[in-house]
Amino acid sequence: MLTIWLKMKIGKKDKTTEEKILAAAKKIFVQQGMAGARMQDIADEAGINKALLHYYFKNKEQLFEVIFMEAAGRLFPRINEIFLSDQPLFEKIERFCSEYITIVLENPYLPLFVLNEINRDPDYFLGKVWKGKNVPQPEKFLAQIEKEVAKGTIRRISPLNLLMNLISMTIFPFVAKPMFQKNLGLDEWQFRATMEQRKKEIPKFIIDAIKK
Amino acid sequence: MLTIWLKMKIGKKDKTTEEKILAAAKKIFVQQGMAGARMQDIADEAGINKALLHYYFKNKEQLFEVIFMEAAGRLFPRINEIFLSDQPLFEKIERFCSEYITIVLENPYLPLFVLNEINRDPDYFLGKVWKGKNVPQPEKFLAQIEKEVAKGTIRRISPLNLLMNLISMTIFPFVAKPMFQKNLGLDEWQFRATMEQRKKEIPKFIIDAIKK
DNA sequence: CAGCGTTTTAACCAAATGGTCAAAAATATT
DNA sequence: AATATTTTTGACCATTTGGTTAAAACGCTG
Repeated sequence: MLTIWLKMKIGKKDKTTEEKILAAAKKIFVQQGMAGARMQDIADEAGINKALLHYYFKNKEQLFEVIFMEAAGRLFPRINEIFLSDQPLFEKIERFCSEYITIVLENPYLPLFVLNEINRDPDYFLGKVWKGKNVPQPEKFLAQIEKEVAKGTIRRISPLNLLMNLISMTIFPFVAKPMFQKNLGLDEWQFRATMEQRKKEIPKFIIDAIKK
Repeated sequence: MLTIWLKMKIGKKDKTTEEKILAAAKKIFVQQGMAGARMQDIADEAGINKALLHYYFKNKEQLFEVIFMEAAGRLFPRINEIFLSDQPLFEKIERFCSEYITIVLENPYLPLFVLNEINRDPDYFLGKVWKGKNVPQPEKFLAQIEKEVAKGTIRRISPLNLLMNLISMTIFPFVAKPMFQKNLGLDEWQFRATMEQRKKEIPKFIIDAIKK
């Protein structure tokens, strides 16, 4: 018995019930949002009974919170990294674009999902995300930009605007993915390819804009 | 009686019931989304009975569609304009940023609302938006960029990427408004001021990036 | 003011939905 | 093999929710 269990675990042949639930919940919640998601649909997607769902997770809210935090936990710390790290400005920008796009390409619908739920109750959700330490500290990054401006290495630009530009260009195409795809006629593969390009194009664009 | 009615109409002292419903529905739908909105809440917000709501609008879906189309109708045609107009590239970019931000500042939550519902069923909603003519034709704009590149007036850049950058920087701050506000510590007034700035800053940024 | 169409309401209804429970099935322990 | 423990299920419940209905209130016209 032990051997079989180990074999499964190692080979990852089968998901445990809890894993099945989490995968199903993620799919349904991300697609439908908290309000639109139905516990029955999650149960169906996981191939189990609705009662079993409540056996593993007390209620919809608790299940949702697990999914939301997992999603938010992938997106927010990365943004904070660019605030905190010690690299030179241009390197930071390059690293952020490249790493962020890589992550989100694996789950293109996470940003819209997270932003949407945050919009419903900003204080509650952002409170959860940044609970305890780990609060965002943009000061360092903004100061770094000002310093470069003062040094004369880059053009005069409002640090806040530069930060917004960086984040906007990186994330928005995912938020508007269906719109861009439909209106610009991009299939799945072309969209991916475009975003791969942008890992380099965005930093180039920004640096061209601010470098003296 | 006639005089009084005219007075109300002219002075817009009182909203008609239908107007009250539409205003209430917009507020609730934009805040909660189609799935999260409750007909009872809309009725309450409008200060009327739920039955009266159904007297004016057959069902939730129909009411939602009116609100959605009104919202989408404000956002999408503007994007299409930059594709179709005949101005020089830089002017187009400046006009787009300025006009778009002006419009959205009046309804900061519309973009997230629209993008979110589109995400739920892209073909259905985008079909509605671009029904009949009025289909988006980015070709002209993209061709214009390529032409400028060929002429040598701007740097070599993928037209698609430039278009995405323009739209992203203009719209995303609204989509992520609560996040930016909370994480960057901007109050309502500061956010507005920042977006006002960006009407000029974004075009400047783009032109600096691509001008030779 | 009587009569007629329109607007508004309170009371209901049926379906959907989140959640529970006791029993069965599977698994682990002795 | 017998027993205890955990996992899974079908049936059920209470509440919420979109939607209906019949009657009342309103406003106008002859």
